[in-house]
Amino acid sequence: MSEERVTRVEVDTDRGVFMISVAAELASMHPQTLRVYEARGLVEPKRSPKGTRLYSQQDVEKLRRIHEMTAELGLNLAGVQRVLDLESEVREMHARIEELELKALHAQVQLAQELEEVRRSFRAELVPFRGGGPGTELVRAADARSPFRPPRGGGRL
Amino acid sequence: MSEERVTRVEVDTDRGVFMISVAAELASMHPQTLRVYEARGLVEPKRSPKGTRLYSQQDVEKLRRIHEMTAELGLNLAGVQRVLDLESEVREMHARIEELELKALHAQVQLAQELEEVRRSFRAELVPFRGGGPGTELVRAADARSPFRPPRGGGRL
DNA sequence: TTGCTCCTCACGTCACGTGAGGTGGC
DNA sequence: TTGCTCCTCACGTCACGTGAGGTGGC
Repeated sequence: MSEERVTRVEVDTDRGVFMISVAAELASMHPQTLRVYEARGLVEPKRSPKGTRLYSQQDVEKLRRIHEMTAELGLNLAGVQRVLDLESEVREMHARIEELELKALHAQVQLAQELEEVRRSFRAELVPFRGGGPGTELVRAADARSPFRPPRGGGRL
Repeated sequence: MSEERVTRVEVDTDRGVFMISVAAELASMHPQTLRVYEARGLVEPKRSPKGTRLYSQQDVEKLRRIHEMTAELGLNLAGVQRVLDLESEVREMHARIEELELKALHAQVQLAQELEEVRRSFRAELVPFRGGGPGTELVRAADARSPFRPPRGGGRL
């Protein structure tokens, strides 16, 4: 066993795994800043039984997004809050649009198929036929055999 | 002419009509604030030939929205900028969604209509008929009368 | 003990709003 | 002249980040 094994632990992205100092470093922030953000309801880490904050990967991701907005774009926290809300709204609408566009595509294909299907199902039961002159009506083969013509819509014998 | 006439002037909403003091009052802001906003590119009023700022109704509307965000929600100007961008994005997506939903509805109606149309066009040439058991094939009435059965698709007695 | 956590309080910095001060044209 | 416009500069306030200080449990 001289080989080094490099593995990566699989963790649910919403599971609290990073203590505050680690989360802060991952997000390029001061630990105290994270406490302030929590007090303001921006990021709400889980807590260990002892009360220690535990940040998930999602939390860290969010912290990074916040850092980007505050440090690079200069938003204040009220703005960050509003922007996060709006961005999730945009994401939802984007998903909705993609869904609708896909549906439209499917509907188009389905329309073509169903029309084709209806035409085929009629065609399969018919001899080639162009409506027109006299003596071209269709009757049931069974009725043609019987001495009577059905009075209306076909007889039931 | 003792009657008072109350009329309202119709003005394009993007036409510069309010001088800074009026616009400021309409937006519940200090005139100097409007100058600052212009310097930051948030609201860009037209100018008269003499260089006086002229705010349109749209400008005033935007100023009110900004006032709401800054005074009531506490956003700073960087946040206002970003939120305005996102909100117009949301508006566009909303319009797109409505368009797609309307299209989907129309497509559905059209599908039904076209199917109905195809069925009707076939049915017009046929006696009522349900495919099924033996002896229900259709033949031409003319063929039924003739001594010969058609070699294919007809009954063989 | 060290190094982390928790908390609260305090302070420096920066953005923003707005007032002051000086100009010019109806 | 008055009251508006234009501009720039300055200052008070407030939000935010972060440091300090004191506590407690591995």
